[in-house]
Amino acid sequence: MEPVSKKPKTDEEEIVEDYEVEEYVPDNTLVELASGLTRLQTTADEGMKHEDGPNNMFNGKELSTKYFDILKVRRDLPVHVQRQQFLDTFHSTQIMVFVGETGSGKTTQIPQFVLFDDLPQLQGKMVACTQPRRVAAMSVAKRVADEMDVRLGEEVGYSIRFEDKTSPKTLLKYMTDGMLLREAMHDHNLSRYSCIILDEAHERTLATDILMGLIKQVAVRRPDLKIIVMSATLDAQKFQSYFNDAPLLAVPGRTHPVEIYYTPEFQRDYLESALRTVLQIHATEPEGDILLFLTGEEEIEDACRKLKLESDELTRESGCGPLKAYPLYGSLPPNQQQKIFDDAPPGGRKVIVSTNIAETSLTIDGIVYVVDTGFSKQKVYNPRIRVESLLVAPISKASAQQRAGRAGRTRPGKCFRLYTEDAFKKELNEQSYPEILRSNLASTVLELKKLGIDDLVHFDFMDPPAPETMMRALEELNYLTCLDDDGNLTELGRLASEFPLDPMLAVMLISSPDYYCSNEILSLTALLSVPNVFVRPNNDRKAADEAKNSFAHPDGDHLTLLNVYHAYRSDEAQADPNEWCYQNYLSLRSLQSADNVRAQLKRLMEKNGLELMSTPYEDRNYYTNIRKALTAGYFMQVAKKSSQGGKNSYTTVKDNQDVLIHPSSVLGQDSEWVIYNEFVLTTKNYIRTVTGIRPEWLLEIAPVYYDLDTFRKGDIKMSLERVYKKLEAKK
DNA sequence: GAGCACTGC
Repeated sequence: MEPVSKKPKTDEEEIVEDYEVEEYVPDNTLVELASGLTRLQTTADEGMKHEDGPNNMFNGKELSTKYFDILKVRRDLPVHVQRQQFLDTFHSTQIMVFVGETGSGKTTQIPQFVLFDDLPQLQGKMVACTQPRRVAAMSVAKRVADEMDVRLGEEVGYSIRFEDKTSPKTLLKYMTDGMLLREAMHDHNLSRYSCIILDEAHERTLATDILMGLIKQVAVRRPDLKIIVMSATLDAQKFQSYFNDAPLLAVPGRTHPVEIYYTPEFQRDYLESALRTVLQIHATEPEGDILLFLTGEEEIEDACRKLKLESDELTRESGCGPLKAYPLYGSLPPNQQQKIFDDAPPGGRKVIVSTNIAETSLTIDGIVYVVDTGFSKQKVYNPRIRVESLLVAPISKASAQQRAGRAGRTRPGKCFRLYTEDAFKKELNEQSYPEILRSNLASTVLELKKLGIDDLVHFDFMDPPAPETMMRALEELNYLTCLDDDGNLTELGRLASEFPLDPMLAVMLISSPDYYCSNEILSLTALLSVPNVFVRPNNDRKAADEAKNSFAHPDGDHLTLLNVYHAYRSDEAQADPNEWCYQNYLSLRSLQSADNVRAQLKRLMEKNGLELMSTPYEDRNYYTNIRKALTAGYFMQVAKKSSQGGKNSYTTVKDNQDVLIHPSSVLGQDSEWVIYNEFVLTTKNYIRTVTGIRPEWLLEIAPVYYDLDTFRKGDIKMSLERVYKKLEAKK
């Protein structure tokens, strides 16, 4: 392997390198095929004529029969009618907003309309179309490759976190919004693209929001760049005015009407009301499946049990057909998720009891009735105590509309809202709060800095986050020395931004070679970036806990996780990972995804000249070194045992919150000082994934943060003072 | 002695 330079290129060097305009020499055949077309001045008729063949304008090959079959269907889509109108608007402006309802064909057709007009094959450029989710990017790319009669990965490709299915031939690239953001960090002008289409912008993911702010700036620097912001809702005005009154084009969708029913009065117990409604639909409405929206796993499993009992009784008593209930939520194993697509029992129907996952991520055909409780779990961030938590909260009008729409995909349907019409009109927000207003922004701020945005205070966010949230993020990054005191990116910060990780995790990983344990920290970082690896089935808790205890390390949960990973990588486990995970109450899915993440992080470490090494296992410092490296990233998340309260009572350092160690922790011995991976606010204040550390490490590793003058008088300050004195005496 | 809505790099 080639030696890698430790010093990364500066931003300036990278931009210059990527923005150098080379003379592009297009393929002769392709030039001929596009003859007669003037770039960015074509008409719908010209585009259609070239679409009609006989040769494919983008690869020169003869078009297939299958292509023409699909073309017929495409020309029947609602967007097709407005192709000329689209081109007129596209030509008239640099940035446009496009509103296409579900079923309009916007995600598949608009990028193709652009290709026939923008002719990127003659420019050596690409058209990008972003999606919030990986599956969408993949499946749409596949569909469009078929429509264009090209091989997926050639002229049409996709790019997502663990897979880049593109080639030098690629002209149209579907990608996740996060992926485009990553690219922008190395190419601030997005110079590989002639047109960028932000699809599903109304979902307002963190990445979409940052991209919108960035693209608004890039548009000024690159007058040649075309931008289309696509959204599904009628919330388009906000996008228009944000993009300097960009012109708007709206295309109707193709869905079936859905009748909305409200309850006459407020429902005190939405769960009870939901079950009653489902059973009533089953007893009285014509055939068609039901989709019920609830908030979380436990509630859903509980509802499914109750529905089974009650519907069996209904079948016995009144002779209506069977009702089969299927739970649906994200952490459900894939084979069980798949079951929702099973046919309804003969003579009966199925009801799918789901979280928000069925609102956007998963589409189920055959749903005719939707029961909407009006609630979902939502992430909220409290910058004062720096805690993200999940709360059950009322949904927005936009969400309610989206849920109702799920009933009208195959034929006319009905939606039963378990709240009053008055509540809908007066109490629900128009839109859900965008993610950027509900998150810890440490990662985001680091990304923005890396994107070359120095003045964050004046950065033009569509919805600016609370100043306190920004301050917290800047402060955290400063303590991590990712930003200097003037808020500029440091060498460490530049390196940290290369990793798709929270800054604390990134710093821990980057520091790990200093503690001779980068291999182990690499594994641990991956494990901390995936969903919980421990499985604890409700009816099997005792056995699951015993299995977990067999991996336990007395110094805490991080080392326990590492034990799990090492056992999982052993020959014994790899012989039959499925069975091994089942026997040990571990999630194979999580462990496999940790493997993927680990491989990606390893590549990034090698690319950035970070050495991979281990302390020999026999060395008595093997575990100590790992715990020190943990401290290097997590010195801001430390708690000390309280003098009062139970054995699990701790107080967080600096902000003096009373917390309990989460009952899932294996931390055996009484550790006076612990670092924790997360603070969870549920019935009580818990710290979860906890490891014991030595207080002197804190003073050595993070002297600025542990400047005792900044500490409040009390037990913690006194203890640290004693530790300081001891350290001084040793010197 | 508890609980993980959903995405994404």
